[in-house]
Order: sequence, then structure tokens, then C-alpha cells
Amino acid sequence: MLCGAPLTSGRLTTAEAVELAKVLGALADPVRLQLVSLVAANGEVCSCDLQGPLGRSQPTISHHTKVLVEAGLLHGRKAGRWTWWSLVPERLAQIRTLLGG
Amino acid sequence: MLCGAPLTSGRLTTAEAVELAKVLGALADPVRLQLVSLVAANGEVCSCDLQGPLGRSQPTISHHTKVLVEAGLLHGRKAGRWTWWSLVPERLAQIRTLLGG
DNA sequence: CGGTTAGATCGACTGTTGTCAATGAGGAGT
DNA sequence: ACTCCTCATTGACAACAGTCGATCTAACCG
Repeated sequence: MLCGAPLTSGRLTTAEAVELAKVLGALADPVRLQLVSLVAANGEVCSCDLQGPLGRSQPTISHHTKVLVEAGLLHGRKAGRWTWWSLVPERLAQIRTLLGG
Repeated sequence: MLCGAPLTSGRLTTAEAVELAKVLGALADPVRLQLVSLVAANGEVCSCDLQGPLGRSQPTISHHTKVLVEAGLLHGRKAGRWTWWSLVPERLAQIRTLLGG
């Protein structure tokens, strides 16, 4: 489940490769990278704060947040009508480690 | 050109996001991750050494090496009929930094 | 030169992905 | 209850990406 065995020390199993590829794929999109960047800069933001800067429709934003949540990179906290998004920094650190830390 | 401004310190421009997404996209594939892993483990390998472990056809391997080279992650050294592949560790380190080092 | 071999390129097919308009679900306020 | 408001979901479509067979290029060896 994505622990130990960083990429550059060799011996990456197929299952590990698939799992890591999934997480990296979640980050491999300009809109999602900017989304993460925005959340990182503001601590906690709601979807309506993302729509403007990212220049995408509301369903598209919703789609991207979902992808990031499923990758374990983003966390959503529902409060009334709003959903507040925040990063999961440990997950980013984990990816960094797997990439050869 | 992908320097400074790590992801988690905010302020990622569109151009930077597109560029970073491209590199991450190059890594976001199980076959390519295992390819990198194999090269990392063996130092320098030729394509014929990859085809077996990766279980893909020769054109597919060639396609993946090309993607990785274009992303600056892999380097090919031609010697006679063979091409010897090696990693560009600085590039991986750079990505790690961008991811929030 | 002809034959073999390593790798790249092309063409086609398939599955996935980013996008939006339309609609749905549910809280908040009147 | 009724109406906004915020976000999620659905359906559709275009663009992209991974894969392989066939073909091409170029290097080595008799």
C-alpha cells in the first residue's frame, strides 16, 4: 500500500506500480495542480473559490476534487451548503519519498 | 522552466502547471514506473532487457522510452545496434522538490 | 552485397479522460 | 412550503493515450 521501496531503489512490483501510477495520475493534470496549489496557498477553500481562478465549470471542478480525494491528496469537510477543501500533506510527502527520497 | 515555486507554497502559474503535469504524466503509468525501476536497479540497460520483464511488445517499449526521454527522465546512449538507457536522477530530484520539498 | 538484429515509426484500434449542459440532492433562508 | 444556493451526478462528446502488427532504418557480420 505504497510504503517503503522507493522508485529508484528498484524492485517495484506490478501492484505497486499500478497504485503509484494512480496517485501520480491524479496529479498529472494542470487544473488539478493549480487546484492543489490554491488550496496550499489558502489553507482551506470552498469549491466556489476555485471555480473563478481555475476557469472551469462547476461540474468540472467537482470532478477534479473527486479525483484528488480518491487519490488521498485532498480532504473535504462539509459545513452546511459549503464543502471546505484542504490538503493531505502527508500524502504528498509520501509520494515524494516514493519518488526516490 | 520548472524551478523554484514548489507546489505547496502556492502561486503555481498555468504554464508551470502544464509543464509539471507533463512530467508527472510521463511517470503516471505502471509500465513506465517499472521501466524506471528496472533502469534504477541495473544502472544501464538496453531495450531488449526491458521487453521481457515488462511484458510488452517492442514498439510499446520504444514508445515508453520515448515518453520518458521527452520528459527528461531517461537518457539513451546509442552504441552500435543497442541503445543503453539510464536515468536522469536530477530530474527526479527536481520533481520531488516541486512536489513540496 | 545479402542477411540478421535492435530499435524507431506508422496506422489502426480501444479504452480512458477532460469538459460542459442538464439534472439531482440537500441545506439555508424567507 | 417554496425558493435560492452549493455541490454532486449523469450523459454525451471530443481528445488523448496505451497497445500491437507491419514496416522502415541503420548497424553489424559473413
